[in-house]
Amino acid sequence: MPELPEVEVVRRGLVSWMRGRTITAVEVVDPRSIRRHALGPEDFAGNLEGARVLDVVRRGKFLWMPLADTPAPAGGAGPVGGRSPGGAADAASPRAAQTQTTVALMAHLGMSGQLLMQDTAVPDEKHLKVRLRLSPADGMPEQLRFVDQRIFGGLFLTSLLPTSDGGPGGLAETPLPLIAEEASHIARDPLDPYFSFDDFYRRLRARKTGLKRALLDQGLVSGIGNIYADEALWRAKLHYARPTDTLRRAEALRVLDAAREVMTDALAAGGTSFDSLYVNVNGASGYFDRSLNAYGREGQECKRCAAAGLISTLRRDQFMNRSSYTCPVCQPRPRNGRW
DNA sequence: AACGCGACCTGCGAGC
DNA sequence: TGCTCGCAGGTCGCGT
Repeated sequence: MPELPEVEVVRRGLVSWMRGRTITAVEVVDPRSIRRHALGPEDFAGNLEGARVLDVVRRGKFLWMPLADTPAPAGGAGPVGGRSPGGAADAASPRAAQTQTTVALMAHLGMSGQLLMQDTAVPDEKHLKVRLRLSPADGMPEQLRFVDQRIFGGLFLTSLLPTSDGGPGGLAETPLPLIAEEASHIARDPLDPYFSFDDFYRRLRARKTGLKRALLDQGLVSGIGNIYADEALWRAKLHYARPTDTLRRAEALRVLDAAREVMTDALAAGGTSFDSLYVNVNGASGYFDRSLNAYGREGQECKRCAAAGLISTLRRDQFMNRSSYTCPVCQPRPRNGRW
């Protein structure tokens, strides 16, 4: 169940296997996994077959593959809008399509999605939802499979738009100033070189809300989910309900740096996993769960307090219809706006 | 603008 | 054994 580090692990895995490959056939096993593709499974498959994958791009938890040589690419409409009136603009030079891309295959893993590179001989996974067959390549798996137990994730085709700030749309091997339409409302993440702390802090201060709610708001800063929000708050010794309009610059920097650190550490460990639900692109699990200090540790000692000779046990609160874990000693709850 | 809630889904473990 | 309940890492859209 992926947050930014898990999705980045998947992106890196996909890059080496998918770049330059052509999608030769598409099998939508469960149409619910492409429900965000409004025009349905046939349109989805028809527009993917024959397309070539140029790159794998990530912003926050959204992942997309810009495509070339799509059957009905140009015209600005892309396959999603279904408005393509022929795309005559570049019809005269098919080669141009190799460097120009207006369409991307979008993926969001939701809570339980996986993108697996598999050989044809590997039996179908229990929750296989979509299968892409790929052009043969030396020693490379022949299929990309989307597997998803809970079906909160999905695949769909989308248009690529110019970014609003002119920077790259996301982390990529060959960054382009283009962003997938459905990810254009998503802020840059703390690992993005174009992330601006000053902008983040200004917008954070302008909000009338609690700190964790802000950290989870993908429009303010992306990539942070429930696990890493709790871990970042613990590292920064801040409470989830701390009003954002009282945060000093140093405190905001502390929690942002903490988020960056914890996600960088998780990335190095190959992503967090509690069970086999999350696996990387080759099917191996991450090991970062062993390093969690707050998330899931209700009733256990606070390691930092213990190291200081204090006794404190972490508590779990219901917040935003989910669990939040805090140390009552080193992350005291703010009192009436003050703290 | 902010927030709370339901919807979207399956499956697991705990408790009875 | 089998039932219900609560819980799970995310996002979207609605009503207030």
